[in-house]
Amino acid sequence: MIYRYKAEDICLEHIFECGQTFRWRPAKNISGDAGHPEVYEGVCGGYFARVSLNDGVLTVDATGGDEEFWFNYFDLGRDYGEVKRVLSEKEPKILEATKQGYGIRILNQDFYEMLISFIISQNNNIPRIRKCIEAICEEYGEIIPGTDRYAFPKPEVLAAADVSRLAELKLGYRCPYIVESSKRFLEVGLPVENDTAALKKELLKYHGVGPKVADCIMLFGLGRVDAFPIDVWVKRIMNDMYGFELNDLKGMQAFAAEKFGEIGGLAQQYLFYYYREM
DNA sequence: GCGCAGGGGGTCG
DNA sequence: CGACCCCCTGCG
Repeated sequence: MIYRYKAEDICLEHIFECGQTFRWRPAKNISGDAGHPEVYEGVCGGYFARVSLNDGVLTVDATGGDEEFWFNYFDLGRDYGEVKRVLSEKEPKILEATKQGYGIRILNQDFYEMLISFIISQNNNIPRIRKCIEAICEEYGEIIPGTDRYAFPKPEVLAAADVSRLAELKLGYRCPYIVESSKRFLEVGLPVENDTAALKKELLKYHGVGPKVADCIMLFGLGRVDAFPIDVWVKRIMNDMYGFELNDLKGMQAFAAEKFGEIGGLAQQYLFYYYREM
């Protein structure tokens, strides 16, 4: 099915390359406006999709989902112009970052997929994260009919996976985390906590999920835009921009909450993307 | 060319 | 606070 949406403040390259998702890539031999690849192909949960942007119209050609699903996935209900205004008002220094990261949007992704993906991301680099995730999908996910891509594996499958077979996918010490966390997810289901701090505490119970990964799961898998993931890049940013000691996680977290409030996660994405490009 | 640190969107014990 | 699986990079 094909779905079309009128959209502002959207750039596919910035959305798919800012590190929030790992299964999208530019379609070969198709280039769009302003030198940006404006056609991407990827897998979201169990759906394959080809996505393009032309004259402010987002086109999603997908094997599943519906109009509302993709509207929500691309966070089209949020006014990012307003987000940028608010952020720049709170912190003028961020204006440059919002220009550079023009069109970034926080994707509303599947909780379990984010749980496993960001467990894999720990102490790892983006190209290898992508490889690991593709490998686990090919090995444990179902092929999507009419494509050469595989759905993200179901929790039941990974919960029952043999650790030694998982290890063949070069997931390293993360293998037991993946199996244990899948089991736990099957037991406890989606978290229900309303309060962000309580929610984070709950996520930290997953083996292999620490503060940074928990924040990513909340931001990308639970729509909590107040979550502010602090990774090595954000540490450098906070050090560089505000003089925080590199190990002063608490100070940074408190500062972000104070400075960016309810939309800290959006500020984080702009800053992260901005600094990674330099 | 090749071997070896060093480090990567951290977490655990 | 050190170790950790694995991969890639830079340096001698």
